[in-house]
Amino acid sequence: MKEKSTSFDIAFRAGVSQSTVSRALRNSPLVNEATREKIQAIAKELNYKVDKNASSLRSQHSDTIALLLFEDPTNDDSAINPFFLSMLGSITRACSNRGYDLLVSFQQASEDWHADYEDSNKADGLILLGYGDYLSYEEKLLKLLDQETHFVRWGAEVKNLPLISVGCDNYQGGIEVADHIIKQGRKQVAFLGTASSHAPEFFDRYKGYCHALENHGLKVNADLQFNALYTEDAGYKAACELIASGEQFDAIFAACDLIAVGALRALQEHNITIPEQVSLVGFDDIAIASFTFPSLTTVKQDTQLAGELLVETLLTMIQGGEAKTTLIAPELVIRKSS
Amino acid sequence: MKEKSTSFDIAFRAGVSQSTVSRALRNSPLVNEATREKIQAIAKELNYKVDKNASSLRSQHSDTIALLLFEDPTNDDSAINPFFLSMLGSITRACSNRGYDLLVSFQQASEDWHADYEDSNKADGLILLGYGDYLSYEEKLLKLLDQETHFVRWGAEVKNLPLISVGCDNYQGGIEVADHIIKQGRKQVAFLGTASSHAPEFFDRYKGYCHALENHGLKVNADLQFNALYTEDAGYKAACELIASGEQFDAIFAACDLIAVGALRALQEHNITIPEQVSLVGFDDIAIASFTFPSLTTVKQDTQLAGELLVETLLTMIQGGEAKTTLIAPELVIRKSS
DNA sequence: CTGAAAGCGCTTACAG
DNA sequence: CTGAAAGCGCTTACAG
Repeated sequence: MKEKSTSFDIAFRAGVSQSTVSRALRNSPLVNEATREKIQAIAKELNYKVDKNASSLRSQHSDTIALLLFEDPTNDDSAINPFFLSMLGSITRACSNRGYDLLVSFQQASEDWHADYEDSNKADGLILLGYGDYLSYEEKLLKLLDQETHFVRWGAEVKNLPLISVGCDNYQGGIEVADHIIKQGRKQVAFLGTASSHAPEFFDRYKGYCHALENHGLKVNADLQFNALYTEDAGYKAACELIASGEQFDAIFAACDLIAVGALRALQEHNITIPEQVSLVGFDDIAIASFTFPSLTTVKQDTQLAGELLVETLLTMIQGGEAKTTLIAPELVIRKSS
Repeated sequence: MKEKSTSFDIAFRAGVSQSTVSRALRNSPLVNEATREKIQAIAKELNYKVDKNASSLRSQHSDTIALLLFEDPTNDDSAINPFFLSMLGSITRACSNRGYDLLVSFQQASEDWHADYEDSNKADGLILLGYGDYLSYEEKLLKLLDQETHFVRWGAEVKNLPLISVGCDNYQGGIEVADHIIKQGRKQVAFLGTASSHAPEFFDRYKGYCHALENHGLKVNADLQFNALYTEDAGYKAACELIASGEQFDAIFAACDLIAVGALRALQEHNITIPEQVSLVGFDDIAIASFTFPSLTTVKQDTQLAGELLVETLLTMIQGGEAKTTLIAPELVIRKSS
């Protein structure tokens, strides 16, 4: 490597002290304008860049955020849910708009994803992203809280913990799906997705859906709910179970698009026509949803907005401000599958 | 924030010097085993984490890699090509498997994406990712080279520059597509994609395709090549131009899947049946390709392997080893559109 | 507006 | 195997 220049080299060339160089480079108003321009010109000429390690060490903040993307341990290594990939994109953008760097890390749910990014001063705060069974993480979340780590989560609220989150209004999303399906005259709606606190987002969608069914005077048939977590395979299997169960159904609400895509495959293999015999609705609006045949009716979560809010909320916390949990409005996108 | 503990706190509690703590925490063989265990126990109890800024500053390496994802400036903000999102996923995994952190940054092609991650000591090296017009970046690449920055690129080779890259064998991919199409009896093959050094990956695919056509005694009809860059919209427009041109064609080779998806839409709007009237083949094998109707024949690039190779190559360079450019073998995936 | 000095929290020769 | 000391390259009171 070439010899790296330091602020002392610049100070020497400019004939000023190193402190003045440091000030000039950060555009401190304390520095005479001519001096500042001269110093900045020399810095540019020498290709000088402030050493982030030294500056972070001294100032005790890194202007960096860490994104921890955690996944269900049952997921295989190859595929990340496209929904989170899209969130990752919007978070990256939101950070760079604010001059923050983003450290990305994947965590198996089993690992120490509470990690040490902030403890080790690599990041000023954390974003936690993933569909998740927060029940099993409770201990780790408590530890984060205990250490006064700055962090925001994406997802459903966790009861009894004072966590700051940004999430989709899943309950409302469930209502909109059920309303839509019922408006089309369907009466026997199956739900494919784990409906328990182990999948809190799905559970909220389920509760909203149940609420809407009852509002329309329909009874919720618990036999029409089949567990499935996050993946296309899980959706395929759940739909096969549904078909094998012999229960009558004329509509399916899949807890996420990947589940819907798996269900679609199962239905087609059984020569069940969509939407004629069965309406199918998903959740997330991943890119694939526009391309399935028939295209998938689903609930869009605004990932662009979500990324902005996550970053903004976290920065508020880092700066010592009062942050609060936000819910994003879901948006029903009607396509050909319903 | 709570009082953060330092290696001196641990030294004090353990009754040893701070140097010994530092050694024990990094599992130096110089430290007595009992001492080491005692120190590590105390560190754990105090929730102590080594300060990365201090340690990187002192040791002059950060065990961090920066990923610069750059995009064509014509792209709108909302969508990142799913292919790169998938690469991002595999790179993240490959880094974490090797104990490296990953800093992610999006760059507009117009910006200083040669950036200062390594200059500022935030990262030990760079991965450059993006379809790209390397011609216009040549100056920046030269600067990276000049500064002896450690970096690997994803993509096509750049003539006359000693760059280390990992890329797909796009030329071979083009050959396989053409062979496949011709084997099906098609003779008038259109190419949708910019065929110039401004899109080197596409150009290589085009050249392989031309080579194969000629090998089969077919003449390449330059009127059947329509420019298009990276996006579904561009594919849609190019296909519309092709249809409007009045040229006869019975197959389309789209330079990437997003272009193919756009072309598919255009063909369907014109009631052209696939694959009966026209065969359609893409490139990349993004997730969407399995879900279009009909599903898309395409060329798969192994993103898992690509991520591994990119990271491995870069680490070799960082460690002062001899790294070399690698090509990944493309794999034709035949589906229903051809 | 500028400079001299301290110190952020480590790692690593050096000496024993 | 251990400790005392230097120093990585900055930022920031403090003094002028």
